[in-house]
Amino acid sequence: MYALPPIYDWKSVEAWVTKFWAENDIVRLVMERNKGAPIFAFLEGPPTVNGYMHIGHARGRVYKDIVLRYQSMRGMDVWRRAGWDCQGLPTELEVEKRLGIKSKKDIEAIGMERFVQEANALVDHYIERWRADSERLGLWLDYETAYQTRDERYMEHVWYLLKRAYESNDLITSYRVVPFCPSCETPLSSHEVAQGYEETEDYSIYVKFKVLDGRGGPPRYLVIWTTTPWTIPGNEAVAVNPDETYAEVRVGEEVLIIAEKLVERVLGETAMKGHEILRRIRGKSLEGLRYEHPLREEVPIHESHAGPSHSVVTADFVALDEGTGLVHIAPGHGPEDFELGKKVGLPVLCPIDHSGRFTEEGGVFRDKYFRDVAPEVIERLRSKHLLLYEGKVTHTYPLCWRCGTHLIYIASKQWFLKVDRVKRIMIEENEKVKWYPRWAGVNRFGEWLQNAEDWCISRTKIWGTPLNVWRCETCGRVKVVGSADELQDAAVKPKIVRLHRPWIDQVVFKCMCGGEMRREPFVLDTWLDSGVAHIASVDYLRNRDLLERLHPYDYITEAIDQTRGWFYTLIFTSALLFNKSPYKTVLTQGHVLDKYGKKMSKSRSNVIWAADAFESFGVDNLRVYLTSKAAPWDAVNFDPDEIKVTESNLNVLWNAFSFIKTYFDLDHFNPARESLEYYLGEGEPEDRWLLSRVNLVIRKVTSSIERFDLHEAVREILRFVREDLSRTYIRAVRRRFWTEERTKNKLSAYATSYYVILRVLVMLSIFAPYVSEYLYQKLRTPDDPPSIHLMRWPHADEKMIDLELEDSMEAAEDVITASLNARQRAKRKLRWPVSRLVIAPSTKKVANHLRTLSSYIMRISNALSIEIKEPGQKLDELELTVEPVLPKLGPKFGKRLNSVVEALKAVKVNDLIQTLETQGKYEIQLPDSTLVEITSEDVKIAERLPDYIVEGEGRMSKVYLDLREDERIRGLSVANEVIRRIQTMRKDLNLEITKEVLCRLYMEPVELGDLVKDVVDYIEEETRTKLLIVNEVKRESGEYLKEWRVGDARIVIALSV
RNA sequence: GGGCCCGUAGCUCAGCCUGGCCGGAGCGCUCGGCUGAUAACCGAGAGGUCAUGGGUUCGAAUCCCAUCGGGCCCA
Repeated sequence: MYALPPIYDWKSVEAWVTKFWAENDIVRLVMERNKGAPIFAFLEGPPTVNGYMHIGHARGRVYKDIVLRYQSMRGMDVWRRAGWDCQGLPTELEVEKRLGIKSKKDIEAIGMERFVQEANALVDHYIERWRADSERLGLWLDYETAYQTRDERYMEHVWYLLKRAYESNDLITSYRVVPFCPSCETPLSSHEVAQGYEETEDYSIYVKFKVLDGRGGPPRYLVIWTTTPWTIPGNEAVAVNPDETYAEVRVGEEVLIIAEKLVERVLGETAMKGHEILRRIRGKSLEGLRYEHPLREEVPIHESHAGPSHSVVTADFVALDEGTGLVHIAPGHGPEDFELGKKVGLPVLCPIDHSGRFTEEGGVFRDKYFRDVAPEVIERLRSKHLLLYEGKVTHTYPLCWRCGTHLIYIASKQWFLKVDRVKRIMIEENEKVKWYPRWAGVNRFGEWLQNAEDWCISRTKIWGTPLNVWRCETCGRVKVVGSADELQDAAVKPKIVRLHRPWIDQVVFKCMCGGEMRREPFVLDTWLDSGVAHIASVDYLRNRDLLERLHPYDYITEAIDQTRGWFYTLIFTSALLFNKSPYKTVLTQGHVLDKYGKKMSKSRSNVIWAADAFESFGVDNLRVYLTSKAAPWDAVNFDPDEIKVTESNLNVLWNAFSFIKTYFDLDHFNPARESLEYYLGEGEPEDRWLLSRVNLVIRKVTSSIERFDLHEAVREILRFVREDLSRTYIRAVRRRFWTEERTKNKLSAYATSYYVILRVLVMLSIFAPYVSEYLYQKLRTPDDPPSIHLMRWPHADEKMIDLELEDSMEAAEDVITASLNARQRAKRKLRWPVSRLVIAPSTKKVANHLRTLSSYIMRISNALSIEIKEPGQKLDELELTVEPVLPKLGPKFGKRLNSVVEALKAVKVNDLIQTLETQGKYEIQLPDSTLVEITSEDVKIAERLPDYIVEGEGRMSKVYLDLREDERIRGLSVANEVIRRIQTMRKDLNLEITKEVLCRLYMEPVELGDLVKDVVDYIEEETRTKLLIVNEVKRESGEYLKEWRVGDARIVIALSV
C-alpha cells in the first residue's frame, strides 16, 4: 500500500489494480463467492474470432459485465462461461489470403489438411487477443472453460440438432433459388443477406419484348423494366397483375403495352413523345400472350422452350409503384420468379454457375462473369431495336456481408431447416421474452419472425461444422449421424477420425441396399454453430442436469443487428428442440459510430480498436463514458474529446476521496471501531442530509439497473459525487475536518463520509472496476472483504431517508447561493463575516425549512446572526417609496399635476398602501386644501434599501446582508486574511498539516494588530502556530518570511520551523 | 414502398408516457471569487423559432396529423 497520488492517474491505477487482482486471485474468489445460491444464468454470445475487438464490441461487453457484477453483488450464483465463434467464411477468407489461394484448385494443391491447420492457428491467435482484451476491459467471464464452436464436443450438438430436425421432418433438401456469393462460392442464408444491403449504382433499362400474335398492323411490344440486365438470358416469362388495367399505347410506328397508371411516368422517363392510348386491357386478359425472347439468337436454348415459356403469366405480387407493371420473370434468378415458375410450369433456366460465370446454356455469354455481361446484353438489345431506354439508378442491393461482392440469385440444390412448424412456437415464445427496449422485441423481432423463411444451412466450404448427412450412392437412402459415437459403425474410416473436413469426408457407411453411403459435401452455416450455444456451451449431451438449471437463460445481450442473427438462430434451435425460448431477457445494444455519426468500417478507416482505446483513454474512463452517454440501445457517436469530461468527473471523486482520506489518516480514524449511530447525534444537519441523499441514490440506482437504464444509473452516481458529496457536503464540513480535537462532532462527519463513500464506491465498481477497487483498498478495514468486488450491493436504508430534511437543505442552499451572489455584488469576500443575514422566504413552508437549518446557514454563509422573516414580512429597514406614474396622473389632473406630485411626497407610505389595498382608492389633500382621489394605477410602490444592506434573490427566498462592520468583524476579517497567508506559506514549506510552528506577524497600519488581539487563539488554532504580534520586522535566520499586500494593508509573516 | 428510432442552448443529453411549476443539467465560453481537495472548488453571465406547418385544448417541447432532415432495418 502506498500513499494516494495527488491526482487521478488511471494508468498507474490500472497497473496497480491489475497486479493486485492477479496476486490475490480476486477473479477466482468472485466467481466462487455465491456457490449454491440461486443461479443467474448468462449466455455469452460468442464473438467471431476473426479480427480484433473494436470499440463497439467493447461497449457491448461492458453491458454484459455490469449486469453480471451487479447480480453477483446481489448474491446470485452467476453462470458466466465465455465462448468463441471459431468457424465460418471470414476465417476461411483470411486463410486463403495467407496461403495465397485464389480458387478451389489451389486448395486441392495445397491440401485441405494444411488449410484447416492454418484456420486453427488463426483462431488460436485471435482467441488469445480477444481474451486479453476482454480481461483488460474487466469483463470477468469464465475463460478457462470457454466453449469453442470448433470443438468436436460442441459440433456434436449441431449434429444432434439436425438429427432431431430430420426426425421431425424439419430438415429437408430442396432445389431452390438462393442468394449466392460468387466470390465465396457459397449460398447465404436470408439473415446473412439482410446484413449486406448497400447503396449501389446499377443499370436501369426498359426493354421491348415483341408480341407474337400473328395479327397484322404495327408491331406490338411488352415493355419491361429491370436493373439486372444479366438476368435476361434466363428470362422465361413476363408477369402482369391480373387485376390491373394495361394500356396499348401507340408511339410512332409501334404499339407498347404498359400498365395504364404508369404510362406517363414510363414515357416521361424514356423521353418518348406523342403517344396515343389505343385501348385498355385487364391484366387477366393478357395471360397467354406469346412473345419472342429478346435474346433468342444469342441464347439458343430458348428455342427448345415451349409451353408457357415466353408468354404472359399473371401474378399478384406485381406492383405498380415502379417499372412498367410488367415484370420479366427469370425462374433461375429470383425466389419469387422460381415459385411462380413452379406454379405455372416454367423451366428453371439458370445459365450461371457458382462462380458467377455463364455456362454452356448461356450461349454467346458463356464463360463471362455475370456483372460484366450487362453492357453486352444492353448493346445487343440496342442493335436489335429492343432497347427502349438505358439509364442508371442508385438503389440498395445485397452484397456479401463479408467480402462485399454483389450477390446473385441462382438455382441449386441445398439443405434447409423448415420454418413453418418452428415459426408458430417462436412467435408464441417471443411474447414471454422481456425485451429492452420493448420495441426491439415486439416490433423488430416480432416482425422478423412473422416473415421468417426456410433457413438455408448448407455451405460449399471447408472450415465449418460438416453436414452430418450421408447418402447412398446406389439407392439414395439417407443417414443422419447424431454424434461422434455413431461414426464407429462406419464401413470405411480414416486413420484419424475427426469431425472436421477433410477427415470426415473419408467416412463411408454401408447402406442396407449394399451400396456405399457418402457424406453430402457441405459444411453448415456458421450461424447454426452459435445458434446452438444454449445447449452446446454446457455440453448438454453429457450434462443434461446442468442445462435444466440454466435453460432458459436469464440474460443475453448483443447489438441490435443480432435481431436477424443470434437472437433469431438461438430461438429457432431452441424452439425446434424444446418448444421454448432459450432466453428470458434480452438487452439490445446500439452501435458505436464515429464522432460524426458515421458507421465505423475498415473501408472508412475510422475503426477504433479496443486495445488502442484502453491505452489512450483508460478502461474505467472508457467504460463510464460509453455507458453514461446514452441508453444501451441508442447509438453513440464516439468522440475522444468527450472522454476528458468523464475523466474529470472521476477526478472529482478522487479529490473528494483524497480530502476525506487525508484527515482519516491524520486522526487514525478507524471506521470499524467507530459507530455512525453513536456520533450522529452530535453531528450537524449536513451529515443527516448526506446520509439521506445517499440512500435515496442507492434506491434510484438500483431501480435504474433493474430496468436496464444503465446510463441513468451511472449518471446518478456521478451526479451525486459531484453535486452532493463534493460541492455541498465537503464545502460544509471542511472546517469540521480541520478541528484538532477528537470531537464527536468531527467524528460524526468522518463516520458519515465513510458510510457514504464506501457505498458510492461499491455502486461505481460495476461501472469502473479499477478505480473503485483502488480507492476501496485505501479505505477498507481488515474485517472487510479483500476486494470491493466481493462486497454486497448496498440496500437503501429507508430509515435514513428524510425528505423533509432534503427539502430544508434545498431551501438552505438556495439562500446560501443568494447570499454568495449578494456578497459578490457588494465585493464582500466570504472570508469576511457579515453581522446579519436576513431572509425573506416566499412561503411558510420554506420559512420552516430554513428555521431548522438556521445555524447551518449562518455557518456556511459566514454570518454572525440570522433573522428569518415570515412570508410577506419585510426587512425592518426597508423603506417603501411612492412614485407617481405620470402617464396616468397627467391626463387626470392636468395643471394640478405638480401639486399632486408634491403632495404624494408627504404622504405616509404605509398608510397609503393599506388604504389602497382595502379601499382601492386614497385621498390626498393638495396645498389649496382640495381633496383628490388616486387609485393604485396612479402610483408605483418601490422598495429602497439602506446603503449598508445588499440584497440577493434566490428561487425560494430573498436575502439581505447587513454589511456594517464593527471591531469584532474587522478583527475576524483581518484574522482570516492572515490565516490564509500563513496556510499558503506552510504549504510552500511543505509542512505536515499537524506540525506546530512559530509565527511572527507584523501589520501596517499598526492598529490592525490591535484588531487581531482578541482573535489570536483563533488564528493559532486554524494555522497550528504560536503567534507573536510584533512592532517591527527584522529578517532572522532560519525563518521563512514573506510580505503581503491586502488592500491598503501590509502584512509581513515570518515562520520559523 | 413499408417499419422502427431520433431531431430541445456551441457540444452531449434530461424533460415528452400521466399537457399547466418563468424550458433544465453537464461540458464549453465570458467575467469574478476561493486557495491545507488546488490540474480541485465556488459564484455570476451570455446563449434556445423546443426541426417545420397544421390540429386538439382554456393551455402543447409534451397529445394527433402532415412535411423536412438524420440513423437503423425490411422489401
